Amino acid sequence: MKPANSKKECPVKYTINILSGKWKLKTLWELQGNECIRFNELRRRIEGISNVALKRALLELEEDGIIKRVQYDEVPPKVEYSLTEKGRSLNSAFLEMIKWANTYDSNTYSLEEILEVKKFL
Amino acid sequence: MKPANSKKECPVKYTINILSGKWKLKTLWELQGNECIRFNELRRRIEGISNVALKRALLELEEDGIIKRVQYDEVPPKVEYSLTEKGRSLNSAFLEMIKWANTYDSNTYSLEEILEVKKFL
DNA sequence: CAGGATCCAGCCAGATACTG
DNA sequence: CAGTATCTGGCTGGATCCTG
Repeated sequence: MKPANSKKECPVKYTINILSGKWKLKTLWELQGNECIRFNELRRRIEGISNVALKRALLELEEDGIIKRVQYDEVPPKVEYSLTEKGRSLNSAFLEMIKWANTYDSNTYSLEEILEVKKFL
Repeated sequence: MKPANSKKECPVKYTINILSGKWKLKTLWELQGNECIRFNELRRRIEGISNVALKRALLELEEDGIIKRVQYDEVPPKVEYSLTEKGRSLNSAFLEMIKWANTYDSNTYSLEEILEVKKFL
């Protein structure tokens, strides 16, 4: 899931590498709708994820510059995650992927659902 | 790499699932430029791939309806692989991914390289 | 030529327990 | 609250040998 340092083999790979991984997209998806969000809140929203898995996903996304982590030195600890400009700029790619999926995926999405998604894009 | 049967969690996931895997994109990439291509020819073009790995990639892409496998009953055996309409229609999504990667990837692609790629899209 | 059959290593991801 | 540390099983992907 790490190596976004693809060696010019195929430019699409850079994008795929960053987005591949069990929880990456779900995490990104939750961040799309919100300005910023705290660790446990994110954890609650992503059904079935463990703290370890969430931390791993967030760390990799942060290393790839997709999300931003802001830590407040308070007790109890407080950390907020949000999308970077780079993260937000994935939108046009997302839209194309959604359109493609919507054409071919057997369990398709209703028009309302697509529009619901687009709201955040 | 299999489950393209994402459960409406996130429509982007359907696309990512299909394209994820060590050799999927490279294989797809080779198929983009050619009408159809035989197994060993493909194997020769994709540096470092084994017959097992190639077969796996091709099988999964075929199961997902991205490529078409045509077997001629001859001796010696002859099998040709090509993109389906579904496979070709991934192009617009590819283009967006390339544009995004080109903006942010540190080892960027020259304009000529992008155009070279676009030729096939 | 185009794979099939095995076997095997590594790492990916989950579960659990613990902490500043 | 927001993690870290550790153990573990399973699956992905590779190597090798074999065949219609």
